[in-house]
Amino acid sequence: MAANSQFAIAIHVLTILARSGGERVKSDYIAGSVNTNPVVIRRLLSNLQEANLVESQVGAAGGTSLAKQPKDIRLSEVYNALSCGEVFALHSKEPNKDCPVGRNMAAFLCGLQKEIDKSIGEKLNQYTLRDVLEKIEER
Amino acid sequence: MAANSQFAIAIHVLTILARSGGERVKSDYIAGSVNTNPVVIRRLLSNLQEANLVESQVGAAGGTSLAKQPKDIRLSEVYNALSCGEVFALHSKEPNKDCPVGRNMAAFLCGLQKEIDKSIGEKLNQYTLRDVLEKIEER
DNA sequence: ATAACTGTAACCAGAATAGTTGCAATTTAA
DNA sequence: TTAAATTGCAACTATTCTGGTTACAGTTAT
Repeated sequence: MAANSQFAIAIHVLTILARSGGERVKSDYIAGSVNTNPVVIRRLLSNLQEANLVESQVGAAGGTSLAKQPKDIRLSEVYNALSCGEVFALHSKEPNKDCPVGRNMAAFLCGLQKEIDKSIGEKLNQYTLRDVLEKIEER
Repeated sequence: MAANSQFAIAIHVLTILARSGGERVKSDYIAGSVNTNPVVIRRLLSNLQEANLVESQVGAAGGTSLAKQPKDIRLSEVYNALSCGEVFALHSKEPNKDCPVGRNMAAFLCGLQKEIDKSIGEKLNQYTLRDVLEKIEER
């Protein structure tokens, strides 16, 4: 694997929940549409739950439903609820501190990373789950 | 490892080249500052060369130097020269085509991915290697 | 000629992510 | 009150990615 598909799956899952008409949906069913294992879905759902985007109920007749209206779920919230990695990684080994360039590189890159992350957040903040639903329907 | 640090290392490498005063720099020296193996550096340099950002010369007294002035090297060029991954990955397995959501998900996500990539490109386009040099010096 | 480099291919090692299995805890319903 | 259906979670496996390393061919300066 490698390459984080959490966000992609999360959008997929939330879209399914949004279309259930408020009915609780089982992880098994979701896994069928996403084409993965139910446990993978439940793991993800557990993150979305912490972020108060969905609500689950255990036991027979259990399942998960949205905790808010699609129009009130911003994609930036989804992104932040998950541990999606940064756009680029910093050096894996620390640069050489004896070199003036190496010494100051990390600080600069870290700042740049934050700026980019902010751009992404702003972009994702422009869309809600309702927008996703509309785009999916119109095909 | 995992998590692509190519971009971070590239900026580091280019900064070193920019400070060499036009002199060719050896991969061995660069590797010393970045704190990695010379081959890793040469691999990266090879990508930057394809993008016409640097020029290398083989043989004794060989090495690499910038192909343009720092003010003419935009960080977006650097980013594009490398195969940095996308911000988020699409599903690793294809979604279930029998489900209306699964069927349309990939197209939507792909579009969103492109939009985000564009934001990143625009952000990185605002900076040149000269800006990096200035930020590094002022510490 | 020889030594110093780059360019590259091939392989190894470590880490991250998704996929799986198994089971405890909870809830519904017969 | 027992059985069946579900979530929650821990632990393990499999796959894949990326960087590190080795080895060596080709090139150039001295």
